[in-house]
Amino acid sequence: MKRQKRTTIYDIAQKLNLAASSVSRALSDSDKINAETKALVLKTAAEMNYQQNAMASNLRKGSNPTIGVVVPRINQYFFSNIIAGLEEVTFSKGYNLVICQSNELHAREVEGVNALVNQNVSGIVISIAAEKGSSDHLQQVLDRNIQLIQFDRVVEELETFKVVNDNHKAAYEAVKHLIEQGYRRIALLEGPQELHIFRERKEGYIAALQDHGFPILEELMYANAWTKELGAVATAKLLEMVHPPDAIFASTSDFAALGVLEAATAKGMRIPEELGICGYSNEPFTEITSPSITTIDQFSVEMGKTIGNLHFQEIENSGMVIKKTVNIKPKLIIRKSSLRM
Amino acid sequence: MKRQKRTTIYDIAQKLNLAASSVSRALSDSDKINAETKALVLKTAAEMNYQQNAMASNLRKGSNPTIGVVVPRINQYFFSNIIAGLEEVTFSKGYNLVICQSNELHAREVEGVNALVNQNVSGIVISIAAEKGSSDHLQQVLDRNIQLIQFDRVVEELETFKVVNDNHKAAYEAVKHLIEQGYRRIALLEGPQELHIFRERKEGYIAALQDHGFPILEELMYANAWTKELGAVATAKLLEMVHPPDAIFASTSDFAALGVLEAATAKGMRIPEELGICGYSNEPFTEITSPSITTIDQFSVEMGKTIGNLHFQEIENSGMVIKKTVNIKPKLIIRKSSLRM
DNA sequence: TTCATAATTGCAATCGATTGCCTAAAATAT
DNA sequence: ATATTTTAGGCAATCGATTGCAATTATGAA
Repeated sequence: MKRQKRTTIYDIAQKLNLAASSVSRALSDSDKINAETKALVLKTAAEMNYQQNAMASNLRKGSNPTIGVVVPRINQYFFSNIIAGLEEVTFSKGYNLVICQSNELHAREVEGVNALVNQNVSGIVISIAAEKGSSDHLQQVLDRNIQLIQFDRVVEELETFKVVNDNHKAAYEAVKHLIEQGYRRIALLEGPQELHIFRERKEGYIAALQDHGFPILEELMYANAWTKELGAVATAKLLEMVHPPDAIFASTSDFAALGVLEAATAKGMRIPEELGICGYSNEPFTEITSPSITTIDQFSVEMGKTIGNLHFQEIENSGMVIKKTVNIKPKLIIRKSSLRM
Repeated sequence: MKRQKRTTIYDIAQKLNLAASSVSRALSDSDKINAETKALVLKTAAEMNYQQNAMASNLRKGSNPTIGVVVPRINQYFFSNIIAGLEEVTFSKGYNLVICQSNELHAREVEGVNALVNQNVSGIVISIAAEKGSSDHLQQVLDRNIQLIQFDRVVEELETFKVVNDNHKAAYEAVKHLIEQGYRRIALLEGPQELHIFRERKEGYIAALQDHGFPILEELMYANAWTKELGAVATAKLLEMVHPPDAIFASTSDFAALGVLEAATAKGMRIPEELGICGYSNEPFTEITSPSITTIDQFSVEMGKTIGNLHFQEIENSGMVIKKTVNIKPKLIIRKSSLRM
């Protein structure tokens, strides 16, 4: 089974007794070519089943209409939605998407970024791995003048576009809501503080408590409860306290909130009467637990689209746009797990 | 802000007073080069911050270490898991993944496939859109001798690798299980019969009923209940019958099963006592509904890995492997929604 | 009819890496 | 010391499309 040769512009040129350059012009719809010739070339190309060799074209043009994406995990709801939204935009512009997952490992992130640089992609979109390391690989992207857009988890020092959620505000709103529902001892499940998103959420939590005249209690802040299992463990511990919390804000994820829900239910607690719960991310399942879980929607698909639009704006204005941080306002989705009034 | 030039092998060659070919040989670890020279080149390349231009290399070599993926929706649990599994394999082989989503539209599928062909990818992995059309675009992939692997939703006539779930068996097992649990009137929510996966599931359902001496009743088969909403509507209709079903197998998806669950619960029915429910896909949420939903796990991540391995096997054996269909055995996950004994 | 101008088309270099072929030098054998 | 084989490295063509410049033809104005 031998690979049959692809039709090239030379094949077409030969057949029509033209120069390859004319064929190229016809195919790229240049105005330096006669309309009839153009039509003829187009017709012949179709007949000969011509498909452009993108690699040759990109090499010559020195550009590659492709955007590279590096995310911790492709199959996480939030990230796959970002990608879906981004793809929507890139597709409409005739761009391709190349995807890498870092699996939260810094080394893999570096490898992925380098592979993208090798391909001379027109832009790289990244949400950094939880395992942090040097940012040299990203600095190199900038040095090469490849458009870099960070989202969600970003390296703040790097001067790039950043598309993030207003984590502080979201957390603030969530806690405010819990307070308004009459909860008085609100615990926080916090994520790894190396990631600024978790720091911001914690700050929002603290700010909301302060603004409403509540004390900030270390004992109510539980570190690193990221998964469902850890959420359950945290809940068990918290509920054993002498003065247990009457609400838990799982700022890490909805999975943690689910762990809270399960652990508390297992202990026979009534939700939301005895314990209020709020998660983060608006995972699809939060709607269908019983009770349904109050959470924060991050508009992930829209975020993906925003990222795409930023990229093309930047290209079209050849880098004259001011690198700014786009703060997407998340929305508190109030459901039964925190609604007792 | 001008794009600074990348270092090329010519720059390195010049600096070291070598020929570009020698630099190339050194970088590609050829054995036609002296060990010392090789080391020197490598060192200099690193110093000069050299990154290979993948487009030039691919053009010359006539190959592109990239696999293209076309799926209906990137952000569907099943597909994002397939991609995650596939990425695992391709990454380890130094291959890239280019991703397109068809949004279930045939036209977009065609566009995506063509874009991949243009890029001369080494393989295309596809699950076809629900909106069916001609398979010319896929035939063309084969004509160009690009490796094509279909999965889940496949065009059966095309002779390619196919990685599918044994839908027949899965449906059979599910219905058998329902029968063993004492359900006597088992309804089926079926998907669009143009897609063979849904035909197979229906056949499995029928076979199981027949094998256990149950009648096949048209009235218990409800067409096109694919989403949660349609699942709810179907349930409402089915439960209004004079002889309503005592179990519903939502062969379309877990979302439909969820619709069933919600509609039945709203009607005050007790599950699983009065109505048994079984879904399809093992979406994460099925575990946490109340009651949890019996469903079928498709081992999506493993499927992705299988696809990747098939691709590389094929390449390594230069197409001498027999194009076969790999049937992944799905697993029935029995949960509370169907367990009444 | 003639010259200027515009419209087409061709020529050839180019993008950066790879590779077959060739030569010079070094290593080994006779 | 001479012949033979290895080894290392250079030369130049090549992958396929694009593009600046030159050449040719067509068009129009004078």
